Amino acid sequence: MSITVTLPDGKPLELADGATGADAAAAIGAGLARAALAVQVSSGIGDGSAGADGQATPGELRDLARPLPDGASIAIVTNKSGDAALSLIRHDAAHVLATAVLQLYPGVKISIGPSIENGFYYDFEFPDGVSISEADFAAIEEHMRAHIKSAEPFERVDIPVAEARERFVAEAQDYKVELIDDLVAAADANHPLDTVSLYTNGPFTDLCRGPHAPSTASVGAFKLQSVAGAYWRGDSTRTMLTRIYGTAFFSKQDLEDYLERLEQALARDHRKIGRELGLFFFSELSPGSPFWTPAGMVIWNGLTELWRAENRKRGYREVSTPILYDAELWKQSGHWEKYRDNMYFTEVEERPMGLKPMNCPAHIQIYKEQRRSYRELPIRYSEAGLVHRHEPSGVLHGLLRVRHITQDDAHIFCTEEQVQDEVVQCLRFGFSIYALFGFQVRLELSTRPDQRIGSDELWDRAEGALEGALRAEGLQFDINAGDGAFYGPKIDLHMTDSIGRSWQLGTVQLDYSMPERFDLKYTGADNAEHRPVMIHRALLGSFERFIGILIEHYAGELPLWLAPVQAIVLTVSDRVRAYAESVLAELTARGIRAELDDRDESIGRKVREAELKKIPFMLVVGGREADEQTVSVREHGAQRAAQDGSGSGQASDGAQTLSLDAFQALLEAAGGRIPVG
RNA sequence: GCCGACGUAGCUCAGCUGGUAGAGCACUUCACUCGUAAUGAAGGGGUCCGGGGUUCGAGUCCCCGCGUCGGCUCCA
Repeated sequence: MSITVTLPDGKPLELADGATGADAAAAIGAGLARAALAVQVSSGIGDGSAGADGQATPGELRDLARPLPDGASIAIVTNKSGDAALSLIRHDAAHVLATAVLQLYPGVKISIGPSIENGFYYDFEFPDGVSISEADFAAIEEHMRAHIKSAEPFERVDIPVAEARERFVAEAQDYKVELIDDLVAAADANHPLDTVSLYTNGPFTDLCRGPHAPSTASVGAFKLQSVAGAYWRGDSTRTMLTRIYGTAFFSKQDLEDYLERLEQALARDHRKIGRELGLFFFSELSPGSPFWTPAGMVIWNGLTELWRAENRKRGYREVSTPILYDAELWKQSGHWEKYRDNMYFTEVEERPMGLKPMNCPAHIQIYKEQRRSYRELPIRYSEAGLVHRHEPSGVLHGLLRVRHITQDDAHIFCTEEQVQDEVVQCLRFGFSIYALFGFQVRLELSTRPDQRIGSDELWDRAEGALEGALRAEGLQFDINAGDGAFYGPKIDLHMTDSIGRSWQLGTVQLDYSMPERFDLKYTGADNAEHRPVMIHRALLGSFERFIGILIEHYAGELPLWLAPVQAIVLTVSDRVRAYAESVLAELTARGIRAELDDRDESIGRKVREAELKKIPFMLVVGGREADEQTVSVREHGAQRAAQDGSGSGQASDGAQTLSLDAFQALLEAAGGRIPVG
């Protein structure tokens, strides 16, 4: 008896019946056999063991020690196999972590420990009175290293469910028992659960679907990174477990490279850059609400100008509305019912009032101020609307998660027939803005949540309209079921920041409910009253968050048109101070944001400080420039210049001598003006 | 909100097992008058997050609160 499998190059390989992945690797070559970690089985008949549902799914990773199904296509996975291989050893590392923790902290309860993007974690419940911190990592890592060094094989056994359950009950591993019970509950007649798989390495046995590398030795280099609380099964009503995060790589070099990248990402952190460049800061006196400095306001105003011009171009009309309202308004809108916990309330002369967390009810007031005809629609109102939301203290994060939020908000009131067109226009509008900054955007369609207002028929129509708009544009999108706003479904526009976190920028939300709640109407061509549809739309999301994202995206080196200071005049000595002042005045008169550094410091120091402040242009003026009425222009990021002393047109490497006219032309060619077209 | 860590000069941080607070940068002044990433010297500057407690004595130990950071939940 023999079986035949197909190798990645299409060649068949004949093996003895019952041959394993390891046998296949050995048949191909001794080197491959040594390097093999697992085997990818692409099709064929399952081996009947638990966990698999009869058929191997395409690309399923399996232990080397398991028999191969006849007729399968296989690929031996080694440390050259990329992400799949990395994720395999990170899962191995999670088991090694649990092994060490169980040894060091008897009585600990284990739960789950998967590999994740960039690493792995394991969640534990430590015995009462025991808590661990990063200070304990050294001891844990030392134990982990010992287990890796002794190359403990990962041994799989498939045992009857009842036997496994008994085992974990005996060990008081409650979470494992719960997992088994849930697996049983999820099984049905078509997919009965007879056995579960356990993996053992050294002293540690875990309920685990696998696969694993042949032994712990495959974990080449690892590091524990942080400890955090995490709810069991992500449910905030259940126990808070202790999660230990770590990462693992095949080589020490890879690990070091990764840690180096993490550090570089930290250098882009908008909170750090914001402080260093003096753009904004936070105070304990108003948590979650940024204070903007004059420099930061240049960025803010630049964006606002762009936003205003682009909105006007697209038929939006700007409005401005109050921030404090009678609580009755929030009852009518549904915010009181669904969103109260996130709102700020106060009393004004015994009258309950609330700060707006959204602008929609305010814009509705403007709509309602007059009778509306179908001829007016669509009506598009925009507002840089200041809203306040009580974000829980634990989620505040610099500018990216604040309580004081200035949305680039807009509401479109239109007929049902106009909805799709309007949504499409909103999306295109968003893409054109993002294109200015080179953002990669991901779209998400969020559908009806549990907590919602409005009938199912309304939701059907609204969800259908949004999906229709996405399909009409041929756009790719993910569906995020149940994540819509309480009044309607939405299309969210997300981007990923420099350290891999995903942030929502814009949102386009469809709303049939508010118009009903507020009894909005328009008179149709038939002279009858009709209900308009509302579209809520933000593209930057909020000015706060967007600026935070921009800072990280550009690592503080903002596009020239947003740079708080575009050029700084640096004096070589105080003998040219008068000339430098005239240069500054002339630059300012030309609408260039310029500053002057005429301190009694060396030119080297002034250049260094201007470089650290990431000022795009440094204009050095000394005796030569004063005589010739020029400036020596050095661009930010220029190579460290060598002395030259030639005194010719090129003052030194990386700098060129220009008239102010020529400098202005250079600056404008480099994008010094707001890109409104 | 939940778990954990952290909170010392404007910034970055040191301060051992409790004995009355320190460095670098920044700031001020003086000298230097300088050519593209740090000139030198001197000086000023601290409710050690806030409030309780233990102690002869608390930046240091304990409790409570606030804030920040990393996660979890949440982000309507």
